[in-house]
Amino acid sequence: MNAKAERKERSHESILQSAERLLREKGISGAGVADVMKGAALTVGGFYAHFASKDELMDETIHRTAATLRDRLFARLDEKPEAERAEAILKRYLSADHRDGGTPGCPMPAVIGEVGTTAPQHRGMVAEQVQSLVDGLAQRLPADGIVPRRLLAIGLVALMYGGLSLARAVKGTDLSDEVLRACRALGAAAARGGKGERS
Amino acid sequence: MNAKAERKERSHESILQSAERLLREKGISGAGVADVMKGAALTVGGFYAHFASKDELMDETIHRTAATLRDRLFARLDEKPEAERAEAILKRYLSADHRDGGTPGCPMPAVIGEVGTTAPQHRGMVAEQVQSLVDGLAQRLPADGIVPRRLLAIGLVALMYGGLSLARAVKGTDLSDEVLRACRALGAAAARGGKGERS
DNA sequence: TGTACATCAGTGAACGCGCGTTCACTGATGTAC
DNA sequence: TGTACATCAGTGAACGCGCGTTCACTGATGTAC
Repeated sequence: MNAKAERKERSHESILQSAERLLREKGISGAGVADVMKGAALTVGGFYAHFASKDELMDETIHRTAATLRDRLFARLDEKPEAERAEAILKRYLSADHRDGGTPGCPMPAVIGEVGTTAPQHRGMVAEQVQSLVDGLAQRLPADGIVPRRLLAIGLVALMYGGLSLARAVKGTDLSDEVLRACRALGAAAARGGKGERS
Repeated sequence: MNAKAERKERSHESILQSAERLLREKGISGAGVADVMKGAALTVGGFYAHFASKDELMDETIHRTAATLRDRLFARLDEKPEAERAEAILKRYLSADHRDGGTPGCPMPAVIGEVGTTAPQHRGMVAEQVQSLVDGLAQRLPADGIVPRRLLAIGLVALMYGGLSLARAVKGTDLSDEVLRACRALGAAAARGGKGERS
């Protein structure tokens, strides 16, 4: 039970990676089981040897992509002075590259709308991952801002999700780049609380 | 050609109202043609006497709900001093009532995710309505803030969409109310640019 | 004013399609002796 | 070491369901004379 199990594990990993990409690009309803399997170079029927249902796959995928995104966002952030961290996070998250799907990115912009409307079964996982991001962010922000650090963290997360969602929704128009810039500026201004210049 | 046309016009209006409610609550994919017609006390087949396709209905519905929302947001706003307007808008938009669907609300939180992923055919209408909200907001904000008023307007819009989307996604958890509060605080802090207190 | 015909909003069943899921089957890998 | 059997990941077709759309039909309203 070696080569066989290894092969299965590799398939499992391929399926998850394919699901991550599709989830980020097309959301929950857009990531069909057959498409996911095709992206893993497999066929539909084999799916249920790996997951009990599409919902289970989606929960696991949300979990993984959210965790990866946190790692990327927080990487080497402690090296920066506290006062600059909010701006650094905003810059990483609200980039044209992230909007365009260039880097392994955040699942939430493609997911929160559906979870609020047609896919409430993923609410628990989404809430958990958002909490985790908020907690990690709050503990890295300065405690002496005008807005309490936890509220600031939550607000920044909402701003990042909203900014990226909106930038993607109007992608291709001039407004799209402006949205990214505007959200970075607004978030930075709030974090800084008027203690600096820059537009 | 009187009673007949009037009756049709009333049906048309019923369909649109039903579509508005469903669109806000369930998004584009969640607002099925049969459901919309049922909500208007009609049956499926009659739909195509009023609209050429579901896409056409959705575009029209996005247009109408967005316009109504603008009117509500901007109502009596000119009576307030410029410096307080951003906070007033945030308070109106980021309310528990709006989150819970109590008032005729904004279609965007339920729509922008889908438009960025599976429903790009509505991108034009969404971009147009967002532009319109941004323009209306920008012209009501003070010109002398730290963040230029147009960027501030765009950022506030993204923050409102993100905040409401997120609050709905995690509805039922403690986080949901916190999200609303945090976004109001963050938006107000950015608009004010540190020229006041309050958390 | 009354009668025959035309129009067309609305009905309800049917169609085609995509999707999640199931299922009989295959064939490579692993185990028993 | 070799042979017979067991396991099970993966295949590909089929199933059931929901959805947007179509279509033959109905019946109330409107028009023509």
